[in-house]
Amino acid sequence: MIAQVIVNAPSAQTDKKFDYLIPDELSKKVFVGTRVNVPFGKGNKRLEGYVIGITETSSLNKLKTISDAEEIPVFNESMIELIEWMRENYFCSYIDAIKVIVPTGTSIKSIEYAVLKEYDCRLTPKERTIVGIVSKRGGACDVIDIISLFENDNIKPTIKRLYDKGVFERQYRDTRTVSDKTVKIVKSTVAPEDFSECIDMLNKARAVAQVKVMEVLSRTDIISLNDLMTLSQCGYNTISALRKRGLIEFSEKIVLRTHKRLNEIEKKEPPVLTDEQKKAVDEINSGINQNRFNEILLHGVTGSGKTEVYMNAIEKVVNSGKQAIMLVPEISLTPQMMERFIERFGEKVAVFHSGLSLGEKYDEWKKMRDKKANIVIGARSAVFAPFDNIGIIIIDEEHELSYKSEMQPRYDTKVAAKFRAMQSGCTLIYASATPDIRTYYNAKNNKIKLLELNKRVNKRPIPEVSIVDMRNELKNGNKSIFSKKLLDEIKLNLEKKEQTILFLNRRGFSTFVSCRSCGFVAYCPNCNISLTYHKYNDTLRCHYCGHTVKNYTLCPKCNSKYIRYFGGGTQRVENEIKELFPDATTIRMDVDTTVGQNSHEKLLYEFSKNKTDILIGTQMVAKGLDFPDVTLVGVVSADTMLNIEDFRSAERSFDLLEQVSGRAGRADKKGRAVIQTYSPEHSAVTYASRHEYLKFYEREIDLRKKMNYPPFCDLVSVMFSGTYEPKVAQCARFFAKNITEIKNIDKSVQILGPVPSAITKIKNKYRWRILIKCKDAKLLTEALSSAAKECSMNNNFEKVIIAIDKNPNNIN
DNA sequence: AGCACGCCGACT
DNA sequence: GTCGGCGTGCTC
Repeated sequence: MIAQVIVNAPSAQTDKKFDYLIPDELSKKVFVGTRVNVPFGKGNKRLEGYVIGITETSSLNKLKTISDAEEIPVFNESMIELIEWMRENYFCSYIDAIKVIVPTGTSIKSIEYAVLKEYDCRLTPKERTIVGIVSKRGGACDVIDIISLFENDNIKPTIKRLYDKGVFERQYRDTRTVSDKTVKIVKSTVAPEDFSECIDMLNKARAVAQVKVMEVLSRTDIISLNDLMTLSQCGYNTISALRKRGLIEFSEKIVLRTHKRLNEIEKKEPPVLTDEQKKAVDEINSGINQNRFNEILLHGVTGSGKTEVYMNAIEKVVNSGKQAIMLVPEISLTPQMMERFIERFGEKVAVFHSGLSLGEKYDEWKKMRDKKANIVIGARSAVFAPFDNIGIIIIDEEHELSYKSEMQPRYDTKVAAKFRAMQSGCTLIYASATPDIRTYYNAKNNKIKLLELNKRVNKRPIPEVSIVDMRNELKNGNKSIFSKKLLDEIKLNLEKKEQTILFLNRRGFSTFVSCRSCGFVAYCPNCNISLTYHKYNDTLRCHYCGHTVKNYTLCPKCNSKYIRYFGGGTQRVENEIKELFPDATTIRMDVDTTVGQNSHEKLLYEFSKNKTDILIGTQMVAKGLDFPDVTLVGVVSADTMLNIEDFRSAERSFDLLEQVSGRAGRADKKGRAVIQTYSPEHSAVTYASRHEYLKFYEREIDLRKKMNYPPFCDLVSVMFSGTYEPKVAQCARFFAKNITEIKNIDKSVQILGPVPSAITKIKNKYRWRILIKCKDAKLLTEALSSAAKECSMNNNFEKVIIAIDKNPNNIN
């Protein structure tokens, strides 16, 4: 028998099915979905592969043989359809598609070993050293280890020669370690007071990347290697260079695999449903009973008890022997949220989110595959749960942008969920207090069944929102970032000992720094974007690539000392609050303060436990937790989000304002929200202040129709990026020309661009973009993928990266 | 991506 | 004369 294998070699040219013979001894192990080990290429390097088909014959006559296979397949046959669909629709490779549905860190890797043999030939000095190393290690050595001992010296050819001479024998040893139980931890050895000196030293050594790492480390005492790499945007090499300098040290930390959660959590009796909830549950259940694909939008105001409705539906599904997928945005997947499900369903619940270690993820995944769990609650990737009998998929907070993946494959969780729901013929529920305009439009047009929950359970009062026109503040001589109204309210709350949340959509201290004398603005050298001032360590930082420089005391252009800081970020708000209310306790929550694992939760826990007076933060504070003692929410500036040039900025602003103000006043205390803005007449602001989703929707859908924006069309963004701008532009033009002239696309399709992207350069890569407006993006799939292929085949453009994104989150 | 083959310059 | 540079092209 012959297996069609996708090899794990990330390249456009290897993105196809390779035929391999299944040896007799593996015939009982190799199925569709089995992970295998295959010899590949001239050197027969052993690669990981995935079987996606079994056939009798092959068109080729000389086939290699599968070397090894895992015991249990990692996906079933129905997933093949999903993989093919993702590859086609999201323009990714087979392996990219496979990697999102198979848990990470579970691969079988073959390690190449050089094994010393008896030999009788002359050796060069270099060869002799290598032989020496191997014999010291007992006659067999991991080749990677040998190479790493030689640093910059390229010794691969020498090792190859030793194989050829028969001194070494090449062997492969499989490491089938399923996961790490430990996490590498990095600790700085530099004392806090020596940090700046150390950074100066590295700057002198021109070790820019290393400086970045040390800067991240200066903010935390301990951090995992992975987190450090992502935060500092550096590779392992940089970090290992610092280790060699003796500035940092590594250690291992054991990561707990089992959640402490279970057992400890008592099962609770489900609360009695309100009439409204009961009605929704009945409607959903009748859909479930039909055992066929049906879509429902559950539009429920904040606090209307949507979760209770989900749980009833899930219960119904599970009782009928089927499985349930519950999708939640990463940010609102809080311990409280998980506990509620575990309280109700016990061990049958698998949890899936990015905070888990690889091992934990694998364990949760295995629980699902082995049918020990029939419910999964998780972020984006949980949509690929290894279930084969799905009864319901629920997407909570369906308007959230994080459901769209920003990584290859750029899949949209909602679309993937629909694919799986159709495939398994089950119910799909979208739920939100502020549904995506597109979803609501579909519901209004009877493509999706609409269920409404209009009443808050326990009749909690809806917060009262006041809008402050900041232009008047300025007129009245108030130049502070806080209006009089907001300050009064904060003061009141401090007196009453009630908690306050201040929300601001921007981190850092000020958004850009410029010289008042010559107009110089500090820009990132790698990205075409202004640098943000971070006060606590007096640096200027790029929020796109992490580039950091010491703050200027003198203007680098004209030497004037009149440097000014424009715009406010979370740090500035914190600063001013501390000056205005020196006795108030504050916590700041943004990307800069939520470095290590769980720090996000820890901060929130601290806030609720210690009764901290004021929580200052970005988006993060808008979602998730409920704090009964928060009675005031202040939106410091609503304008940062209103003025983004994106057709969806009003929608996003509305969602955010609605959610932030919804944080105020739960339980028995009535909440207040204060929204500060320079555009108080903006529809998102006015409708959000009155909590009028429907009116906002009607206005917005009208606008979309007039402007021909989604949901009345599909948008496709094609982004071209590369280090040499003329080539990038040329490639973009070639692509545009190719799809308009060569591919016979519909006349109604509008091609906008190519133009340089709003941020023309990120991480030293120039960016050009084409935006395509069309009735149905599906019809363009073929033309787009072949145009992309033609660009990558053209060796003039080989270094230009093309990213095609259907209905992207950003059109800048 | 690797890794081969292949064709040119600087070394014992 | 050989070692080693990286340009091109293929991998079941």
